[in-house]
Amino acid sequence: MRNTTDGRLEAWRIQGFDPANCPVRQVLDHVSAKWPTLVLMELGNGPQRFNALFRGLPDISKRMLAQSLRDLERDGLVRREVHDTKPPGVSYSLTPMGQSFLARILTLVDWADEHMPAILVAREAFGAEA
Amino acid sequence: MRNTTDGRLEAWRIQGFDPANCPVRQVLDHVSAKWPTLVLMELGNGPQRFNALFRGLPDISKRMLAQSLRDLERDGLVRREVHDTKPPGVSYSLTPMGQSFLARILTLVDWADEHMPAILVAREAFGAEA
DNA sequence: GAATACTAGTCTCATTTGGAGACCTTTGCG
DNA sequence: CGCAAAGGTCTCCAAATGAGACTAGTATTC
Repeated sequence: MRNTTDGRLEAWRIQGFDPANCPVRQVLDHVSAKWPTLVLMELGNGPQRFNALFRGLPDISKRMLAQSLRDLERDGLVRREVHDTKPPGVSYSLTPMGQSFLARILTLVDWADEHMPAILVAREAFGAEA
Repeated sequence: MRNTTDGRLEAWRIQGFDPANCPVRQVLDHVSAKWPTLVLMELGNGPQRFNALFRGLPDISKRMLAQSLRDLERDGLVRREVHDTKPPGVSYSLTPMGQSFLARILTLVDWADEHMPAILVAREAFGAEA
């Protein structure tokens, strides 16, 4: 029985591969950093300005919002535009690549949604035996 | 033009919804915790014992490995079996739900793999303008 | 028979990361 | 004049993490 990963980690390792420097991990860090994911989802609602995003994400700190946005911009998932209107405004939007990435994330969200009941059951069971 | 999220965050918010306590976020935290993802991938290679996993993940600490495994077990993604063989061994394996979750994660990995070149270009560009 | 090492973890301590909120500069409005 | 809002940055403290020492029981080695 062939497994789901096809020994991917191992394959990488064989190719002489530094896990601490793995580019794929770096990309996945956008997912594994908690906020970037939610920022992308917010931006999925359309372009928004900094403070709008800030208000939209109820429990993020400005610091992390700024950092997440810069990281995402750096990797070409988000575009930052400065409009020099009267109070200079900055708007953020998804690039096509960002949209594509967001789509994948949403499949994960869907999975979580679907399986939530089963997970709650598992937690009950786990708590019970403790 | 309908966007990709369909205002999901907003919809949740409307339903009277505490983001800090969101069950879906809790599930996604398995992804957004960096190690659980890699642990799942390793387990994708088949059931393994604690120390095997530890050796397989080059840069994890025992502490985080133990914690990740417990979290995943708690949510029913991983099964822990104690064999009371001579040196009592513990083996970890994916549950069906774990496999299903891993499959989604792998689509993310594939995405990262595919888009890596574009991302590197974006980084160059970003670095250049700074 | 004693020493070594493997098993699966836990515990402690130092470093890193993140959250909360003050603060900055410029422009607009009352 | 004085406050508000724009987009952030900076500082300080709490929380999460990494490295690695340490545990107990058994098997193997010498």
